[in-house]
Amino acid sequence: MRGQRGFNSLNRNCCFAGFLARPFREPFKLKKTNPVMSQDAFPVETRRHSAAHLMAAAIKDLYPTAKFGVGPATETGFFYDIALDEPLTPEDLPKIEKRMKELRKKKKYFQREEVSADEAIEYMKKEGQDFKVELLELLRDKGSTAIAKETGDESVVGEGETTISFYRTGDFVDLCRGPHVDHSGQVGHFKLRSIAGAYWRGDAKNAQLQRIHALAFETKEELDAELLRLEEQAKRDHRKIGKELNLYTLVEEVGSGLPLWLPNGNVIRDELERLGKTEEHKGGYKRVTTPQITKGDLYHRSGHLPYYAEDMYAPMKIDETDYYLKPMNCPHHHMIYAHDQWSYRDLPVRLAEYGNCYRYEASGGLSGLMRVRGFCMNDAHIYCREDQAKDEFLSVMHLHAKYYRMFGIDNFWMRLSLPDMENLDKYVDDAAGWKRALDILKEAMDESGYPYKEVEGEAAFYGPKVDFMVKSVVGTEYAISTNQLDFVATKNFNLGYTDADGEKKPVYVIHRAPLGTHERFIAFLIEHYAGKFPTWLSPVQAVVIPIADRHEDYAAEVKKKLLFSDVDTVHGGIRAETDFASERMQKKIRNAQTKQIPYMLVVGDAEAENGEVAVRHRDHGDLGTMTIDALIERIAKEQRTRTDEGA
RNA sequence: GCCGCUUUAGCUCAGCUGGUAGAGCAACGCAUUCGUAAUGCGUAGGUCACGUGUUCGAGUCACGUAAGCGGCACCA
Repeated sequence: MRGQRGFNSLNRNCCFAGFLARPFREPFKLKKTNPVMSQDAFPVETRRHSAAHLMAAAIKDLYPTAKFGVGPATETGFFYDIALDEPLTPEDLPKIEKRMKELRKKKKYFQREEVSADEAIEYMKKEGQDFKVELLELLRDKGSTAIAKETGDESVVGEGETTISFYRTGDFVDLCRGPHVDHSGQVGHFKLRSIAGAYWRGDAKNAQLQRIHALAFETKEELDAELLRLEEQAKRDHRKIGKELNLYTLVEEVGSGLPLWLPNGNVIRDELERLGKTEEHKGGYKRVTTPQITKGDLYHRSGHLPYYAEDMYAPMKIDETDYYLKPMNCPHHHMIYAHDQWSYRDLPVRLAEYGNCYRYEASGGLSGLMRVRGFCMNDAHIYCREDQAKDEFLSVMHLHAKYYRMFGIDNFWMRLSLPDMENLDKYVDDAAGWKRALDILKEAMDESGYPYKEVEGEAAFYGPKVDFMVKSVVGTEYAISTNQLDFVATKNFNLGYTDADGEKKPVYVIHRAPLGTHERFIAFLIEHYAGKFPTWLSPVQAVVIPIADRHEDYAAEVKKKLLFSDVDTVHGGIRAETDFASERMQKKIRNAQTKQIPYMLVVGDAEAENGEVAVRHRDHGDLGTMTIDALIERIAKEQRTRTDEGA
């Protein structure tokens, strides 16, 4: 047991000769056999992962009782999950970072050693590294893939390896597949950014560790650029801009996740809603309206209470009957479909509604308008024959394409969400139904030519779906639009039609919400446009700025002409205001710029005399003077085409 | 929901180790009447998120609640 002592005194010059199959090589030897490679020889992921080890080493140094979880590289850096006796606070980060930099300077070697699983376990047990022991046992009993899947850390060990590789950096020894840089001087530049809770092995039933997130890049320039980028991104945050532009507010008195839409924000809702309604009219949809609360029986029948109850609010009792706030509009639309008899000639039947829904979201998951508890969905349900399902789904995809082109959204990906076939308890159990629905969806997607990625375990309980995934400026991914193929509703609600042969046949139901919910979609648009909405979506499209008090009457006249203009906004005229504050023109221009108002109409003596306006555009500056009619025509075109004009 | 942090005027934020609050912007008033991103002067505005406690004394300390933030879990 002579190695035991070596392991127990893991200080600087100790090696593991006695315990490990072969001793770690001494640093000076490494230096000789491993001449220092040029830094660009390491991929940045290697540096990041090595930096994670370096952070662990620094923490081990500062907090000798620390227990370590996993610490993989991320897209822009790395993190490490750690359990400490006392929780770290943000003030501890600089201290850790400082220690890391000291270690980096010392060029600590990354020493690799291979041992058997049992030896590794014994070592980690002696070290009190409970989490590592658990990982090693999992690795020994279930293999490497299980670890990668469970922890999200693929760096632990390679595929199908039987021996465990260990890496030592300073006082920190970790099981790790590698590869690593040669020494700590090569990890590159890093910045510790945040500290947060994370469940061990990603399971809420387990203990929480502290996760330290860090940025890491090869050069300081890249690190600084990323910090700058993050700073710029933060400026687009819809929560910040939403406040600055008075679009919405969340108040404690109303409740978490229940936004109040202010007049400015409501304009955007109104315009979007009209876009949806117009396109749906052209697409052969009929509009319907359904109530906000509904008897529990309907949700039993739809499958919501069996499969979706934890997302629903507690029922309220009315005349001895349970009523629920509606989490989805589909059961109601199904009832509307069921209200009539349908011939094969009538299909598809398309029912559309901007429907308000309420869903329970865990308090910690709420975020501005992105994740809320009450929202309004651009919903519709298409009832069609099986032979129509593919084409109907395709035309829904084309509607998406139209919207996304219109908004200039191209940074999204499509997720074909499948059920977890091995674990169907979250889904309606009908393997054949799932397969047919999936085949139809895939066929439609393949024919559309739009690329998509299949992801297991994300399907709705009643069918597979295609979600449009976008990232918020803070990097969180959200499904912003969703389209689902439902093969269950037809059974639960006995939804059918009479076919040419006189037989009653079942329908397929397509659930679709290409504009998602107002809340999430507008949150995304705010960030997408950084608050600079195109004219057709701008809460205020033009502000009239009188140069002196004597121009106020003319300014009021201009505003009235704009309000009464024949411009096809949802409000039936240009959204115009006047600025009669006791301020200089310059200040009023500044205020209008800050509010991202597209048109500033400066009026003074000359304009009043000629019946003109001096036009300044938010993005293009001074456009010179033009007649009021010419300006109206310009805005009318922008409104009609939903596209801004150039300079 | 969980871990950690935060909450002071409409907004953004100061306020050291306890001695009953301050700035800038915004608002309002007065003066100014101005030609494309901030005119000057003045006035008003705060149960220091809420509650309980410790203390002679709490914005400051402790506990609880609420809301927000960073993550994790959840995510139709």
